[in-house]
Amino acid sequence: MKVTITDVAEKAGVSIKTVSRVLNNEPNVAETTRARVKDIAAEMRYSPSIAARGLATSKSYLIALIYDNASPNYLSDLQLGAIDACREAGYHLVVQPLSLKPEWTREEKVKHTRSVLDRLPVDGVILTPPLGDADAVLETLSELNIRHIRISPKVRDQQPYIGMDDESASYQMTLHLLEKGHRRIGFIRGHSDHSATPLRYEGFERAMHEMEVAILGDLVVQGDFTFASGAIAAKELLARPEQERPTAIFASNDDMAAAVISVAGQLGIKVPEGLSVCGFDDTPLASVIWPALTTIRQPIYKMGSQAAKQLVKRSDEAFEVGKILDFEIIVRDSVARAE
Amino acid sequence: MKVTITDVAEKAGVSIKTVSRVLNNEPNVAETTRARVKDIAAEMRYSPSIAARGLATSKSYLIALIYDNASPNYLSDLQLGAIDACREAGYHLVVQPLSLKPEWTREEKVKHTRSVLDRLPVDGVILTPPLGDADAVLETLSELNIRHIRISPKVRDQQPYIGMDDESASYQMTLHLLEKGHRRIGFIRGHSDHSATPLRYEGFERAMHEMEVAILGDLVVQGDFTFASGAIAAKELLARPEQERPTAIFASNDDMAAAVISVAGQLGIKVPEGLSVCGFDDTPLASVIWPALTTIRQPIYKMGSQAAKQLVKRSDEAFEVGKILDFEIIVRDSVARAE
DNA sequence: TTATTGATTGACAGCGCTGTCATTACTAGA
DNA sequence: TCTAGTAATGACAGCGCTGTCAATCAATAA
Repeated sequence: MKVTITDVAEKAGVSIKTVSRVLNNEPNVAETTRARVKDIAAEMRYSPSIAARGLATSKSYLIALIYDNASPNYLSDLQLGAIDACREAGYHLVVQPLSLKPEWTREEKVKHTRSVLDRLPVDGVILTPPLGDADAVLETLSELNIRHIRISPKVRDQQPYIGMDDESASYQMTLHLLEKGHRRIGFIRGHSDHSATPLRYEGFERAMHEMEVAILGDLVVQGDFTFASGAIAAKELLARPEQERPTAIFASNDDMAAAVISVAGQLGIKVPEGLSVCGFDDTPLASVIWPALTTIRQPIYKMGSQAAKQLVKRSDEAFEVGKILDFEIIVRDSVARAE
Repeated sequence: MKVTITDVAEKAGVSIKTVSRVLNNEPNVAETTRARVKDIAAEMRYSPSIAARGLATSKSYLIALIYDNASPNYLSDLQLGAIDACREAGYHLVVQPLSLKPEWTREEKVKHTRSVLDRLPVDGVILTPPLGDADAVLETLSELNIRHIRISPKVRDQQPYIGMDDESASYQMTLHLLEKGHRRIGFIRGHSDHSATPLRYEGFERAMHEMEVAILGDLVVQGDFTFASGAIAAKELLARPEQERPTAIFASNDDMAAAVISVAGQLGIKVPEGLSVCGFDDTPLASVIWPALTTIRQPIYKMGSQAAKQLVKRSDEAFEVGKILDFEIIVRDSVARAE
């Protein structure tokens, strides 16, 4: 039924070992033999059994993408990048949610992580935010000796990650707002569990300081990256006399920025004429709402593919510890010059 | 390093075969033995090698979720359902995009499908819309003898699928609009490649006929399920004198409904006071925009889990051919009584 | 001519599990 | 007590591949 290496070997008149050599691009095969075997294998639509190969090499040829509560838009982009990179290397991607309840003790978190990991026979793991900040997970991974890489903002420790410079992106965006003449700028912070949250705020802060514009304490409010939290924050910022309202709001992600636009609409404030809004992430939502959102594009697909590439590297190759990819400020219609 | 079945067997003082029996819940093991082996296995954190098991049983314990261009929201919900069901059965889910360019010939489609499938060693495949309508894919799957199930609207053929009754959902929603007093109802159709598109229209049609309300030809416009197409359709419907405008628009999915709301806003038409809007799918977007969208909830998670469950069934169990799950009309704020 | 070397190829074990079939232990009935 | 019958257990092959190491071959040097 299924074509095996033996079938190919017989048809090519060589031993299975030689076929194996060809398939794995090993040296010491005559070029003519190599070509012939390749042809025959292709012709027979032979594809090696990963089970057998895995058993022999004690690898699984599986990479896991582990996530906790990530936004579907973010996740699917990341996933796509990872899948493409895996495919190229003959690996497959399995997706695995891992939700760590905040109220759990560290011990419970470790236990749950182990129980998930124990039955996930993978060669490597990609961790999406905010799992990259979860020590319980990182340690379990190290303990079980599973290769892993985080998608994460810049971090200081020595474990590998791939990410972008949130602080600097936030800095640039704030500069953009300041250039447009805004001075009363509101800021909505993200979820406190994400390490991106302080970084995004710090970039804002740095730009404001550098341009010597005061940060008004009551214009900085807490959110948690959800649309709902953004709506609450927006109401707090906008439900006040016009003179006390910000002329621009920088939300720490697109979902919250969309909420700001929605709340402004309900309050009869026109965007961008009466209020400029910008977000962070460039999710599909950003170009879909009206007005289209000025935001920061994260190279999400690329993060996914680079992360997977890193994991499928042969273990003798260097494992890069940190890699920062470029971001891009996407200017759309939600920011106008302040009158 | 890694715990094997032999380790467990030795510690328990039985043969590996007995351990194997316990692990697979096979009969003919003394209860005391079974309990002891289970305890020891748990204690040693033993988890069987799927590679070895796969080699012995010629199964891969992998299920693929194959999609083409699905909306991330839809996909991630489906995926979650499938993952949970797989996990329960000791399977893993691999995700695989498969994009068939519409301009391809049938032959090219088959070829591409085969090339993807050939290197996907899975025991079963879940097909998301619109792949369930792609004959090239279905036939390749049958030819390769790979178990598969479609997530799809009601279909007539004898291959297995799981889905909901789009026609009836659409019928109910139209009734809802009619009950609210709407008579000039606009309809935006979906992408013509999806088999859901005609069904959703037919439900609308049936309700209108039954209530003896005329369908105005120029109030039925074509879309393709994207926000952009929805915006174009909305402009066509709304950029006319007030008397000729519909008082309600039923869009074939949420993205297009969101576009209608956005366009209405730009034209100064208030939703729902001046225009009622409803969608289909209940994506997260629906509850996030303002006004929140009245729409139809598809049991997406459940479809995913049921599909996976069906695939991991032992082959001697009956394979259900078609399964229709319930939908639910979600009434939110975007539909008002017609004046 | 023959020994030497390096390139090419093949034989064979073994990865960790399950399926088959043989063996042993136990139970109940004669 | 013995025997049949059934429940419980184990021995062993083999799934399709790779790693190790031995064998073969061709070309060159002595």
